[in-house]
Amino acid sequence: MAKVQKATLADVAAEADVSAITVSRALRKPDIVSQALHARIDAAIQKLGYVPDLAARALASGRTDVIGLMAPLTTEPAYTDILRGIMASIAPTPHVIQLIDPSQAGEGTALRTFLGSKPAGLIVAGIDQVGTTRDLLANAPCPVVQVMEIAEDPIDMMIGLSLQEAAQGAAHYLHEQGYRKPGFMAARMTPAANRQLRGFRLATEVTGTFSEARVMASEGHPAVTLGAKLLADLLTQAPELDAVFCTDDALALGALFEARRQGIDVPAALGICGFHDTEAAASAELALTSIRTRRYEMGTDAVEMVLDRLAGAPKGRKVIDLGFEIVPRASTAKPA
Amino acid sequence: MAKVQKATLADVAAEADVSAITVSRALRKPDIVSQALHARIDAAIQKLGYVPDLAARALASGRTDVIGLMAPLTTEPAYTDILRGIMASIAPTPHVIQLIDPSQAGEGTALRTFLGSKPAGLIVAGIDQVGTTRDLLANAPCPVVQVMEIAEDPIDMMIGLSLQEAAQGAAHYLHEQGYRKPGFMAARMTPAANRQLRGFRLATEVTGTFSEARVMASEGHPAVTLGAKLLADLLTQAPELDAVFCTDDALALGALFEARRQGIDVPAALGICGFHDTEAAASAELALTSIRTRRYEMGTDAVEMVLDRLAGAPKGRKVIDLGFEIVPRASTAKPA
DNA sequence: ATAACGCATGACAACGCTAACATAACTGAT
DNA sequence: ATCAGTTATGTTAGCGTTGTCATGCGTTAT
Repeated sequence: MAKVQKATLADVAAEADVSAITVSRALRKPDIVSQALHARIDAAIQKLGYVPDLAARALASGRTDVIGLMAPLTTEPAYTDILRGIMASIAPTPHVIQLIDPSQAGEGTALRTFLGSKPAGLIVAGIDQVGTTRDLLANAPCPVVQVMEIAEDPIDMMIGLSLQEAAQGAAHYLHEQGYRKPGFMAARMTPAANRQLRGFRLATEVTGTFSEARVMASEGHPAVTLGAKLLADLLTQAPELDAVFCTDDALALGALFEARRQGIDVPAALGICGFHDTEAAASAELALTSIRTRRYEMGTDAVEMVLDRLAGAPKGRKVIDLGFEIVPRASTAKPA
Repeated sequence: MAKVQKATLADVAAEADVSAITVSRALRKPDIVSQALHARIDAAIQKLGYVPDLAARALASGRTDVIGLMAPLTTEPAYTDILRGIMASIAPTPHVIQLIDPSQAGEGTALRTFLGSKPAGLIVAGIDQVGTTRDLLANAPCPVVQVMEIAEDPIDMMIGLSLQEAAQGAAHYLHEQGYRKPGFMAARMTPAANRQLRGFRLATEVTGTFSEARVMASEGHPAVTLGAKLLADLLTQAPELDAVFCTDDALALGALFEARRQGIDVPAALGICGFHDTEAAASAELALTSIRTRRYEMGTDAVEMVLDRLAGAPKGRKVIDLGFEIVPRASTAKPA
């Protein structure tokens, strides 16, 4: 156990008295090597503590088992759940996840390097890749899955939901609950937030309850503190506000806290609806209504999609809509 | 842009009319190649869209730029902050992060494979590696940094804090605030939680305020819902409870929600202290006292430690104590 | 002017593995 | 008994890069 990485395929082959390629095959396609040799080879591997050299394998075969994940894991908690699904799905496979910082993606270098390293697949967050990034992804030498949102123009494959439809559903639901002065808050007006706003607007314009003054966004990432600030600003700007749709549960939680601090009666005087249906929001002192998104499944299925493609599945532009679900809780239970 | 990964080092060399090795050097050690050649080479790289083959590089050089991260990212939100630090720190370097599922680590296969792939470094969560995992890490062919906790027996390097001391400090602080029936809650009684309990016990036994009945743990991971349940159980088992130290802010938040649901006056009748000082807990309607841990720095510094070692820094067992800080807020402001 | 030196560049041989083809060993049908 | 048709195993030739050592050249010290 002194020296690491000493034994090579050839050593194992010598030990088991077979050829190197046979050992290679025994490792990768156990069923095409005879029982007897397999046993000898396994013993030799065990004895020598052989571990395959992935670099050599990659160089010789032209591929790797690395799946890239380009997602804002550190700024959007929702992606942690997707990661959980991904990890669960790759656990029984030889695949491995490599992180690509999306905030660096614009420069393209990290992504370019990754794509040049014979990746097995790539999972990217959202649908807002543009310019160089989009070009690189479109020409990626591996399956690419966009997760979270779906749209008409997949780079390759997609799985998630329509944020616009979800926000529209939420706005519709708030109206049903009896709220007539609904507002909208997002951490930042990202393209994704804009699609949610569009859905919100679509629903509220039908009922004539949309007001530009009840739309609020700031800078930064979804966070409880920011949610509190946004609600405060919103109430200053539009005191008539009687409900708010938040693009993320963290914001909703912050809004709830702020409302209570201000002595505003939730849900009677103010309804609050979050997004993503996270555990924390659901078990707040006053449970938050939210839009459930199936993030774990996005993760597991995104990996399946990559693996299927690697296994030779047809290369059609596959788009899976996992939909959403409104989960009504106390924060929008407006009394009649 | 049709075919990907076409150009090779030799192609670039031919284009620039130099030898392959010169191109290789221009890429890796720009300063030892003459100005003139460098320009020619850069132009050729640009023209051919050359991207280095990482597999070939790894095979030839015997190393890679991959740093492994074995941490419970998906179950312990605190590690997300460490990841943020890590990503920030590697951004200007060619290094890359590969995830290793710690829940799979027991089997050793994933870790063994990783260690066999000539890694540049490895960052692992916590100090509770045992058995095969610990052996593998101890013999890892790369720098290893344990993050979050520190102890006397580093595998290689460590950065973080003493959970025991932190919990001791928290318990001491609660006593100072006037609480005399303090309790302790952890999601699960992990070894780490046990060290926190030891610290808590150390502090409370000094003041004669320790009670086994006021210690509560369950199964599962830190979560708001679980915190609520734990507090409820704790109150059933030990109704005299007048303060609680939670091993994670999520639990503390749940405890706060539960206390309020039960009409318990926080902080007058019940003090609550969390751990990690997360954004959500700090901006709860009633701000939670917590123990600040410097997670971002753990990430940035862990990477620095790896890089320093790679750059040839001495191989001493380096242990960095980032300490902790009690952040008093409303949830423990017991009136006199 | 010559030797000795440093610096920039090049030739060559691995690095450990797998694809592709080749061959041997076996099966059953004729 | 012979042959085609399967397997099961072996041989050969790289994959694209870098380490090592060798070479050529301009420079400084003698």
